Amino acid sequence: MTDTPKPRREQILDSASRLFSERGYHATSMRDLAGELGMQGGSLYAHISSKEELLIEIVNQASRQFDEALFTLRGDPRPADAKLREAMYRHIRVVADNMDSATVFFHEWKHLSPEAYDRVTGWRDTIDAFYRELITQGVQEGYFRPELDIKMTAYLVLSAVNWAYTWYRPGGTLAPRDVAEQFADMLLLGLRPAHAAQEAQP
Amino acid sequence: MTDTPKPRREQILDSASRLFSERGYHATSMRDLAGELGMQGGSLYAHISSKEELLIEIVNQASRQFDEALFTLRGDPRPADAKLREAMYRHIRVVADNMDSATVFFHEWKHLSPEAYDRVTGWRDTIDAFYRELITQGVQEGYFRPELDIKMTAYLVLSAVNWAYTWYRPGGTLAPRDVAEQFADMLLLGLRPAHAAQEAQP
DNA sequence: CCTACCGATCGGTAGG
DNA sequence: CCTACCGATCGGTAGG
Repeated sequence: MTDTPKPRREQILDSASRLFSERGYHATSMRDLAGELGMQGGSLYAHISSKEELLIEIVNQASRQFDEALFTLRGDPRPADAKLREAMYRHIRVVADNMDSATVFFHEWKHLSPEAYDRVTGWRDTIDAFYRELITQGVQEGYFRPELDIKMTAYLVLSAVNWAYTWYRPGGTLAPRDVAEQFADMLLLGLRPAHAAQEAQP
Repeated sequence: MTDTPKPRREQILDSASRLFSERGYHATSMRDLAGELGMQGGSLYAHISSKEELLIEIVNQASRQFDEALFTLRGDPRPADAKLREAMYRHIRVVADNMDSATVFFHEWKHLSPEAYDRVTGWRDTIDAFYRELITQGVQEGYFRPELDIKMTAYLVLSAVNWAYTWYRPGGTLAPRDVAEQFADMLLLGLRPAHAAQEAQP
Protein backbone atom coordinates (compact mmCIF):
# COMPACT_ATOMS: atom_id res chain seq x y z
CA MET A 1 0.00 0.00 0.00
CA THR A 2 3.02 2.27 0.05
CA ASP A 3 2.96 4.11 -3.24
CA THR A 4 6.27 5.86 -2.64
CA PRO A 5 9.26 3.57 -3.33
CA LYS A 6 11.36 5.36 -0.74
CA PRO A 7 14.34 3.01 -0.52
CA ARG A 8 14.84 3.20 -4.28
CA ARG A 9 14.99 6.96 -4.09
CA GLU A 10 17.66 6.74 -1.44
CA GLN A 11 19.64 4.34 -3.59
CA ILE A 12 19.49 6.89 -6.38
CA LEU A 13 20.68 9.64 -4.06
CA ASP A 14 23.55 7.50 -2.79
CA SER A 15 24.70 6.62 -6.26
CA ALA A 16 24.34 10.22 -7.35
CA SER A 17 26.46 11.36 -4.41
CA ARG A 18 29.18 8.94 -5.37
CA LEU A 19 29.15 9.75 -9.06
CA PHE A 20 28.85 13.51 -8.58
CA SER A 21 31.74 13.46 -6.12
CA GLU A 22 33.95 11.32 -8.36
CA ARG A 23 33.19 12.82 -11.77
CA GLY A 24 31.45 16.07 -10.99
CA TYR A 25 27.83 17.03 -11.52
CA HIS A 26 27.96 17.99 -15.17
CA ALA A 27 30.22 15.13 -16.15
CA THR A 28 27.74 12.61 -14.76
CA SER A 29 24.92 11.76 -17.14
CA MET A 30 21.56 10.46 -16.05
CA ARG A 31 22.31 7.36 -18.10
CA ASP A 32 25.51 6.81 -16.10
CA LEU A 33 23.49 7.08 -12.94
CA ALA A 34 20.75 4.77 -14.16
CA GLY A 35 23.36 2.24 -15.27
CA GLU A 36 24.76 2.08 -11.74
CA LEU A 37 21.34 1.03 -10.53
CA GLY A 38 20.63 -1.37 -13.38
CA MET A 39 17.96 0.70 -15.05
CA GLN A 40 17.42 2.77 -18.18
CA GLY A 41 17.95 6.52 -18.18
CA GLY A 42 14.32 7.46 -18.54
CA SER A 43 13.27 5.20 -15.69
CA LEU A 44 14.90 7.48 -13.15
CA TYR A 45 12.15 9.99 -13.70
CA ALA A 46 9.65 7.71 -12.05
CA HIS A 47 11.46 8.52 -8.81
CA ILE A 48 12.80 12.02 -9.28
CA SER A 49 11.77 15.05 -11.26
CA SER A 50 15.09 16.40 -12.47
CA LYS A 51 18.84 16.07 -12.26
CA GLU A 52 19.11 19.28 -10.31
CA GLU A 53 16.69 17.95 -7.72
CA LEU A 54 19.34 15.35 -6.91
CA LEU A 55 22.06 17.95 -6.49
CA ILE A 56 19.82 20.12 -4.31
CA GLU A 57 18.91 17.21 -2.08
CA ILE A 58 22.51 16.06 -1.67
CA VAL A 59 23.68 19.55 -0.78
CA ASN A 60 20.76 20.11 1.58
CA GLN A 61 21.44 16.81 3.29
CA ALA A 62 25.03 17.80 3.90
CA SER A 63 24.01 21.24 5.17
CA ARG A 64 21.58 19.69 7.60
CA GLN A 65 24.25 17.40 8.99
CA PHE A 66 26.61 20.28 9.68
CA ASP A 67 23.76 22.24 11.20
CA GLU A 68 22.73 19.51 13.58
CA ALA A 69 26.31 18.79 14.57
CA LEU A 70 27.27 22.35 15.36
CA PHE A 71 24.24 24.26 16.52
CA THR A 72 23.47 21.96 19.41
CA LEU A 73 26.80 23.24 20.72
CA ARG A 74 25.68 26.84 20.86
CA GLY A 75 24.47 26.79 24.44
CA ASP A 76 27.08 24.34 25.67
CA PRO A 77 28.50 25.51 29.02
CA ARG A 78 32.05 24.24 28.50
CA PRO A 79 34.91 26.72 28.23
CA ALA A 80 35.71 27.93 24.73
CA ASP A 81 38.81 25.81 24.18
CA ALA A 82 36.97 22.60 25.01
CA LYS A 83 34.05 23.78 22.90
CA LEU A 84 36.28 24.50 19.94
CA ARG A 85 37.76 21.04 20.29
CA GLU A 86 34.31 19.49 20.33
CA ALA A 87 33.11 21.58 17.38
CA MET A 88 36.12 20.51 15.33
CA TYR A 89 35.46 16.89 16.19
CA ARG A 90 31.83 17.08 15.14
CA HIS A 91 32.66 19.00 11.99
CA ILE A 92 35.30 16.51 10.91
CA ARG A 93 33.02 13.62 11.77
CA VAL A 94 30.34 14.95 9.43
CA VAL A 95 32.93 15.24 6.67
CA ALA A 96 34.34 11.78 7.38
CA ASP A 97 30.97 10.07 7.60
CA ASN A 98 29.73 11.72 4.42
CA MET A 99 32.77 11.96 2.21
CA ASP A 100 30.74 11.82 -1.01
CA SER A 101 28.07 14.35 -0.20
CA ALA A 102 30.61 16.56 1.56
CA THR A 103 32.72 16.58 -1.59
CA VAL A 104 29.65 17.38 -3.68
CA PHE A 105 28.78 20.08 -1.20
CA PHE A 106 32.18 21.75 -1.46
CA HIS A 107 32.61 21.34 -5.21
CA GLU A 108 29.27 21.48 -6.94
CA TRP A 109 27.21 24.07 -5.07
CA LYS A 110 28.18 26.63 -7.71
CA HIS A 111 26.02 24.77 -10.21
CA LEU A 112 22.83 25.20 -8.24
CA SER A 113 20.08 27.44 -9.55
CA PRO A 114 19.91 30.90 -7.94
CA GLU A 115 17.53 30.10 -5.07
CA ALA A 116 19.37 26.99 -3.92
CA TYR A 117 22.65 28.78 -4.51
CA ASP A 118 21.63 31.61 -2.19
CA ARG A 119 20.52 29.17 0.46
CA VAL A 120 23.92 27.51 0.47
CA THR A 121 25.69 30.85 0.61
CA GLY A 122 23.57 31.86 3.56
CA TRP A 123 24.25 28.59 5.26
CA ARG A 124 27.99 29.09 4.87
CA ASP A 125 27.69 32.48 6.51
CA THR A 126 25.93 30.84 9.43
CA ILE A 127 28.75 28.36 9.93
CA ASP A 128 31.27 31.19 9.72
CA ALA A 129 29.28 33.08 12.33
CA PHE A 130 29.20 30.06 14.61
CA TYR A 131 32.98 29.78 14.71
CA ARG A 132 33.48 33.52 15.01
CA GLU A 133 31.17 33.70 18.00
CA LEU A 134 32.90 30.78 19.62
CA ILE A 135 36.28 32.42 19.16
CA THR A 136 35.05 35.82 20.29
CA GLN A 137 33.68 34.24 23.42
CA GLY A 138 36.96 32.45 24.01
CA VAL A 139 38.95 35.63 23.68
CA GLN A 140 36.64 37.47 26.07
CA GLU A 141 36.88 34.72 28.63
CA GLY A 142 40.64 34.51 28.36
CA TYR A 143 40.88 31.07 26.79
CA PHE A 144 42.33 32.48 23.58
CA ARG A 145 44.95 35.15 23.04
CA PRO A 146 43.54 38.68 22.88
CA GLU A 147 45.63 39.63 19.83
CA LEU A 148 43.79 37.16 17.63
CA ASP A 149 41.91 38.43 14.61
CA ILE A 150 38.52 36.76 14.89
CA LYS A 151 37.88 36.35 11.19
CA MET A 152 41.31 34.99 10.44
CA THR A 153 41.15 32.59 13.35
CA ALA A 154 37.81 31.29 12.13
CA TYR A 155 39.23 30.86 8.63
CA LEU A 156 42.14 28.87 10.02
CA VAL A 157 39.88 26.54 11.96
CA LEU A 158 37.53 26.13 9.01
CA SER A 159 40.47 25.39 6.72
CA ALA A 160 41.55 22.53 8.93
CA VAL A 161 38.15 20.88 9.27
CA ASN A 162 36.92 21.47 5.73
CA TRP A 163 40.07 20.55 3.84
CA ALA A 164 39.83 17.09 5.39
CA TYR A 165 37.48 16.12 2.55
CA THR A 166 40.51 16.10 0.23
CA TRP A 167 42.73 13.73 2.17
CA TYR A 168 40.76 11.81 4.80
CA ARG A 169 40.22 8.11 4.05
CA PRO A 170 37.40 6.53 6.08
CA GLY A 171 38.84 3.03 6.10
CA GLY A 172 42.20 4.08 7.53
CA THR A 173 43.73 4.08 10.97
CA LEU A 174 42.73 7.63 11.86
CA ALA A 175 39.27 8.07 13.36
CA PRO A 176 37.63 11.50 13.12
CA ARG A 177 38.29 11.89 16.84
CA ASP A 178 42.04 11.39 16.32
CA VAL A 179 42.15 13.98 13.57
CA ALA A 180 40.21 16.48 15.64
CA GLU A 181 42.32 15.97 18.75
CA GLN A 182 45.55 16.39 16.86
CA PHE A 183 44.37 19.46 14.99
CA ALA A 184 42.96 21.00 18.16
CA ASP A 185 46.18 20.33 20.06
CA MET A 186 48.25 21.94 17.35
CA LEU A 187 45.95 24.93 17.05
CA LEU A 188 45.59 25.52 20.76
CA LEU A 189 49.18 24.92 21.79
CA GLY A 190 51.04 25.88 18.63
CA LEU A 191 53.78 24.05 16.80
CA ARG A 192 56.60 25.65 18.73
CA PRO A 193 57.87 24.20 21.99
CA ALA A 194 56.70 26.00 25.14
CA HIS A 195 58.98 28.86 26.21
CA ALA A 196 60.84 28.69 22.91
CA ALA A 197 63.07 31.54 21.90
CA GLN A 198 61.75 34.21 19.60
CA GLU A 199 61.84 33.33 15.95
CA ALA A 200 65.31 33.87 14.54
CA GLN A 201 65.49 36.43 11.77
CA PRO A 202 66.88 35.41 8.35
CA MET B 1 56.62 37.15 -39.81
CA THR B 2 55.43 35.60 -36.56
CA ASP B 3 53.18 32.76 -37.54
CA THR B 4 52.19 31.91 -33.96
CA PRO B 5 49.51 34.29 -32.64
CA LYS B 6 50.78 33.96 -29.09
CA PRO B 7 48.88 36.79 -27.36
CA ARG B 8 45.58 35.41 -28.63
CA ARG B 9 46.36 32.03 -27.18
CA GLU B 10 47.03 33.61 -23.82
CA GLN B 11 43.76 35.47 -24.00
CA ILE B 12 42.02 32.17 -24.61
CA LEU B 13 43.78 30.61 -21.62
CA ASP B 14 42.88 33.53 -19.39
CA SER B 15 39.23 33.41 -20.38
CA ALA B 16 39.21 29.66 -19.99
CA SER B 17 40.67 29.96 -16.49
CA ARG B 18 37.97 32.38 -15.51
CA LEU B 19 35.10 30.41 -17.01
CA PHE B 20 36.36 27.03 -15.79
CA SER B 21 36.78 28.43 -12.28
CA GLU B 22 33.36 30.06 -12.23
CA ARG B 23 31.27 27.41 -13.96
CA GLY B 24 33.45 24.34 -13.94
CA TYR B 25 35.16 22.62 -16.84
CA HIS B 26 32.27 20.55 -18.14
CA ALA B 27 29.70 23.30 -17.70
CA THR B 28 31.72 25.63 -19.90
CA SER B 29 31.17 25.11 -23.61
CA MET B 30 33.65 26.05 -26.28
CA ARG B 31 30.98 28.38 -27.65
CA ASP B 32 30.79 30.14 -24.26
CA LEU B 33 34.53 30.56 -24.34
CA ALA B 34 34.58 31.78 -27.93
CA GLY B 35 31.80 34.24 -27.16
CA GLU B 36 33.87 35.82 -24.40
CA LEU B 37 36.54 36.57 -26.98
CA GLY B 38 34.17 37.71 -29.70
CA MET B 39 34.63 34.77 -31.97
CA GLN B 40 32.73 31.73 -33.18
CA GLY B 41 33.12 28.34 -31.52
CA GLY B 42 34.96 26.68 -34.37
CA SER B 43 37.46 29.51 -34.64
CA LEU B 44 39.07 28.54 -31.35
CA TYR B 45 40.58 25.53 -33.06
CA ALA B 46 42.86 27.75 -35.08
CA HIS B 47 44.69 28.38 -31.80
CA ILE B 48 44.22 25.24 -29.79
CA SER B 49 43.73 21.59 -30.54
CA SER B 50 41.17 20.54 -27.93
CA LYS B 51 39.26 21.61 -24.88
CA GLU B 52 41.29 19.33 -22.68
CA GLU B 53 44.48 20.97 -23.89
CA LEU B 54 43.23 24.12 -22.21
CA LEU B 55 42.58 22.35 -18.93
CA ILE B 56 45.96 20.65 -19.02
CA GLU B 57 47.75 23.91 -19.67
CA ILE B 58 45.93 25.77 -16.90
CA VAL B 59 46.65 23.04 -14.39
CA ASN B 60 50.28 22.76 -15.48
CA GLN B 61 50.70 26.51 -15.21
CA ALA B 62 49.42 26.45 -11.64
CA SER B 63 51.63 23.49 -10.75
CA ARG B 64 54.67 25.27 -12.12
CA GLN B 65 53.94 28.35 -10.03
CA PHE B 66 53.74 26.34 -6.82
CA ASP B 67 56.89 24.50 -7.81
CA GLU B 68 58.91 27.62 -8.42
CA ALA B 69 57.65 29.28 -5.25
CA LEU B 70 58.43 26.42 -2.92
CA PHE B 71 61.36 24.47 -4.25
CA THR B 72 63.73 27.39 -4.29
CA LEU B 73 63.23 27.26 -0.52
CA ARG B 74 64.62 23.76 -0.20
CA GLY B 75 68.20 24.77 0.48
CA ASP B 76 67.34 27.91 2.39
CA PRO B 77 69.54 28.20 5.50
CA ARG B 78 66.97 29.86 7.76
CA PRO B 79 65.65 27.98 10.79
CA ALA B 80 62.55 25.86 10.22
CA ASP B 81 60.03 28.21 11.80
CA ALA B 82 61.11 31.12 9.63
CA LYS B 83 61.21 28.81 6.64
CA LEU B 84 57.70 27.58 7.31
CA ARG B 85 56.55 31.17 7.54
CA GLU B 86 58.16 31.98 4.22
CA ALA B 87 56.77 28.86 2.54
CA MET B 88 53.26 29.72 3.69
CA TYR B 89 53.67 33.23 2.36
CA ARG B 90 54.82 32.05 -1.03
CA HIS B 91 52.13 29.39 -1.21
CA ILE B 92 49.36 31.83 -0.37
CA ARG B 93 50.78 34.38 -2.78
CA VAL B 94 50.55 31.88 -5.64
CA VAL B 95 46.94 31.18 -4.71
CA ALA B 96 46.12 34.88 -4.35
CA ASP B 97 47.81 35.91 -7.58
CA ASN B 98 46.19 33.13 -9.55
CA MET B 99 42.77 32.73 -8.02
CA ASP B 100 41.21 31.43 -11.24
CA SER B 101 43.79 28.86 -12.22
CA ALA B 102 44.25 27.86 -8.58
CA THR B 103 40.52 27.18 -8.34
CA VAL B 104 40.63 25.20 -11.56
CA PHE B 105 43.63 23.35 -10.24
CA PHE B 106 41.88 22.34 -7.02
CA HIS B 107 38.49 21.56 -8.56
CA GLU B 108 38.94 20.25 -12.06
CA TRP B 109 42.05 18.10 -12.03
CA LYS B 110 39.85 15.03 -11.63
CA HIS B 111 38.63 15.55 -15.17
CA LEU B 112 42.05 15.20 -16.73
CA SER B 113 42.87 12.20 -18.86
CA PRO B 114 44.91 9.50 -17.11
CA GLU B 115 48.41 10.73 -17.97
CA ALA B 116 47.80 14.33 -16.94
CA TYR B 117 45.86 13.08 -13.93
CA ASP B 118 48.82 11.03 -12.76
CA ARG B 119 51.15 13.95 -13.24
CA VAL B 120 49.00 16.14 -10.98
CA THR B 121 48.76 13.41 -8.36
CA GLY B 122 52.53 13.05 -8.39
CA TRP B 123 52.94 16.76 -8.09
CA ARG B 124 50.68 16.85 -5.05
CA ASP B 125 52.81 14.20 -3.41
CA THR B 126 55.85 16.35 -4.03
CA ILE B 127 54.28 19.33 -2.29
CA ASP B 128 53.26 17.11 0.61
CA ALA B 129 56.84 15.83 0.83
CA PHE B 130 58.19 19.38 0.82
CA TYR B 131 56.16 20.35 3.88
CA ARG B 132 56.84 17.07 5.65
CA GLU B 133 60.56 17.47 5.22
CA LEU B 134 60.42 21.03 6.44
CA ILE B 135 58.52 19.98 9.54
CA THR B 136 60.72 16.97 10.19
CA GLN B 137 63.75 19.22 10.00
CA GLY B 138 62.12 21.67 12.38
CA VAL B 139 61.37 18.97 14.92
CA GLN B 140 64.91 17.62 14.73
CA GLU B 141 66.38 21.06 15.24
CA GLY B 142 64.07 21.85 18.13
CA TYR B 143 62.02 24.58 16.46
CA PHE B 144 58.86 22.47 16.61
CA ARG B 145 57.48 20.29 19.37
CA PRO B 146 58.76 16.71 19.31
CA GLU B 147 55.29 15.22 19.90
CA LEU B 148 54.04 16.44 16.53
CA ASP B 149 52.81 13.94 13.99
CA ILE B 150 54.59 14.96 10.80
CA LYS B 151 51.83 14.01 8.40
CA MET B 152 49.09 15.65 10.41
CA THR B 153 51.12 18.80 10.87
CA ALA B 154 51.71 19.00 7.12
CA TYR B 155 47.99 18.51 6.51
CA LEU B 156 47.19 21.33 8.89
CA VAL B 157 49.58 23.72 7.18
CA LEU B 158 48.35 22.70 3.73
CA SER B 159 44.74 23.18 4.83
CA ALA B 160 45.45 26.76 5.81
CA VAL B 161 47.28 27.76 2.64
CA ASN B 162 45.15 25.83 0.17
CA TRP B 163 41.72 26.63 1.56
CA ALA B 164 42.48 30.31 0.95
CA TYR B 165 41.25 29.84 -2.62
CA THR B 166 37.71 29.67 -1.25
CA TRP B 167 37.64 32.91 0.71
CA TYR B 168 40.53 35.17 -0.30
CA ARG B 169 39.53 38.24 -2.31
CA PRO B 170 42.43 39.85 -4.18
CA GLY B 171 41.02 43.38 -4.15
CA GLY B 172 40.56 43.49 -0.36
CA THR B 173 42.55 44.90 2.50
CA LEU B 174 44.49 41.72 3.26
CA ALA B 175 47.66 41.17 1.27
CA PRO B 176 48.99 37.61 0.94
CA ARG B 177 51.75 38.59 3.36
CA ASP B 178 49.19 39.59 6.02
CA VAL B 179 47.35 36.30 5.67
CA ALA B 180 50.56 34.31 5.87
CA GLU B 181 51.88 36.20 8.91
CA GLN B 182 48.65 35.76 10.80
CA PHE B 183 48.32 32.08 9.95
CA ALA B 184 51.97 31.45 10.79
CA ASP B 185 51.65 33.28 14.11
CA MET B 186 48.60 31.27 15.07
CA LEU B 187 50.15 27.99 14.01
CA LEU B 188 53.50 28.59 15.65
CA LEU B 189 52.29 30.14 18.90
CA GLY B 190 48.86 28.57 19.25
CA LEU B 191 45.54 30.17 20.03
CA ARG B 192 45.88 29.83 23.77
CA PRO B 193 47.60 32.49 25.86
CA ALA B 194 51.14 31.65 26.99
CA HIS B 195 51.30 29.80 30.32
CA ALA B 196 47.55 29.19 30.23
CA ALA B 197 46.05 26.61 32.53
CA GLN B 198 45.37 23.14 31.22
CA GLU B 199 42.17 22.78 29.28
CA ALA B 200 39.23 22.48 31.63
CA GLN B 201 37.32 19.22 31.32
CA PRO B 202 33.58 19.25 30.56
C1' DC C 1 38.64 33.67 -38.26
C1' DC C 2 33.69 32.38 -40.38
C1' DT C 3 29.97 29.34 -42.23
C1' DA C 4 28.09 25.24 -42.24
C1' DC C 5 28.04 21.07 -40.76
C1' DC C 6 29.23 16.17 -38.48
C1' DG C 7 27.96 12.33 -35.17
C1' DA C 8 27.31 11.83 -30.38
C1' DT C 9 25.20 12.71 -26.37
C1' DC C 10 22.56 15.38 -23.29
C1' DG C 11 18.13 15.93 -19.92
C1' DG C 12 13.72 14.82 -20.16
C1' DT C 13 8.95 12.96 -21.93
C1' DA C 14 5.06 9.94 -23.89
C1' DG C 15 2.85 5.94 -23.75
C1' DG C 16 2.63 1.77 -22.21
C1' DC D 1 10.42 0.42 -15.06
C1' DC D 2 11.14 -0.01 -20.55
C1' DT D 3 11.09 1.52 -25.46
C1' DA D 4 11.35 4.99 -28.36
C1' DC D 5 11.83 9.32 -29.08
C1' DC D 6 12.13 14.82 -28.64
C1' DG D 7 14.83 19.24 -29.39
C1' DA D 8 19.01 21.13 -27.82
C1' DT D 9 23.63 21.26 -27.40
C1' DC D 10 28.08 19.32 -27.24
C1' DG D 11 33.33 19.09 -29.10
C1' DG D 12 35.33 19.24 -33.22
C1' DT D 13 36.13 19.50 -38.58
C1' DA D 14 36.07 20.95 -43.67
C1' DG D 15 36.62 24.30 -46.74
C1' DG D 16 37.28 28.63 -47.58
